[in-house]
Amino acid sequence: MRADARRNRDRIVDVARALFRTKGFDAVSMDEVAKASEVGTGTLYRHFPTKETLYDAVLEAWADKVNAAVDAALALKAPAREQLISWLTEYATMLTAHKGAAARITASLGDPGSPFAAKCETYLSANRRMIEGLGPALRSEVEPMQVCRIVGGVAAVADSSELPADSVKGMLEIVADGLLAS
Amino acid sequence: MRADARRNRDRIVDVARALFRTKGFDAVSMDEVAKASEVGTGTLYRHFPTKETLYDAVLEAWADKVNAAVDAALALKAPAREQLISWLTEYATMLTAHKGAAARITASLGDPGSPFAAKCETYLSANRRMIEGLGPALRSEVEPMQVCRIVGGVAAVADSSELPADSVKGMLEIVADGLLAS
DNA sequence: GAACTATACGGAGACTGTCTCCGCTTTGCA
DNA sequence: TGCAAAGCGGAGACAGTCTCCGTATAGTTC
Repeated sequence: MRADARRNRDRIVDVARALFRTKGFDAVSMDEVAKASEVGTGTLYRHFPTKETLYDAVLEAWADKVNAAVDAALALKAPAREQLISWLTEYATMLTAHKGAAARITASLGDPGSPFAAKCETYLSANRRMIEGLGPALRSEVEPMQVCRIVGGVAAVADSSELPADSVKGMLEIVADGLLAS
Repeated sequence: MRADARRNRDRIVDVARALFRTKGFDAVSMDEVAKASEVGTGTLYRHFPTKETLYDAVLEAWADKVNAAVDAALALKAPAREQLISWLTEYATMLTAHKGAAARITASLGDPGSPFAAKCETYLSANRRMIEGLGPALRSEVEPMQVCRIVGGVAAVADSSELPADSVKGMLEIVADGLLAS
């Protein structure tokens, strides 16, 4: 990639990240990103063929954070229920960091063609590790995909209704209790 | 209302219902509804100022179905868990009857200005009746709004990912177990 | 049944968004 | 320094939602 292209690409991602974080995915137009990045829309679209691929680039660094959250939860000196709630809360928080992200990412679970496929894989394996880590404390037939979807659904609702954290917590406790062996 | 207006309005709702059901909310444009209803877009928009108010009119008859589903679930000669799962399944099924509905309706829970406010109220009171009907079988602090949101979230995910029924059932069982007293 | 007015109709087009096309510019290598 | 190849930018195609306003009609009144 040519140096000017590299510079533009990096600047676009930085600008887009700031815009998405403050205004949410839907409320930011591609024209706006182009203008704020001081490039033409053609340039923007050559780097990122769709708005979603741009979003995917913006979320690049998440994988590390996700894995760190799993480690932190499993390292907690606390009952399985606390560990699980800690992880679910962290997971939901990360999903709702950008307005509009939760629904989009969760909707593309299981779609290998989605631009978020890599993110989904990260979440799936994080949940798989969590399930293995908690072992028999969980009911036997829990699937990583199920956890991704249920928590993704809760996060999407929390996001779209702008629910306060403790309201989300209440819902995640219900989900956690449903996941634990009875 | 003038007779011609009444006729047009009724025809628009019928046509829109058929279109929404087969193609889903997002995939149907207002122009398409106008054309298929054989009215101008101006006429369509005078009857229904936004696409969502049109959708609300299309969903008119749902309240009765929702209440019937609660009655049916409570009348089941079965353990509380079965009754609860029966209701949650029915609820999620109704929400996903039109593609795109679940996310929209669930997102407007708690927003009195939404065109779906009446629908939300119906769902809330249905869940309230269910919670009262099941009584001490449920954990003590369950709120109707929580149930609406969690199940709405699961339904929205199921809808957007076009999940098979048994996959949804697995998730609803987890939710149900989380709602039941342990 | 003719005249009249409130009501309703319809479609052109304003506006906003995503994304494409293509002539011009710049980079980096020989 | 010259010259492809790579990159740039913005006009505009296209698709939505929704508004405006001139025209038509229902239904009432005499």
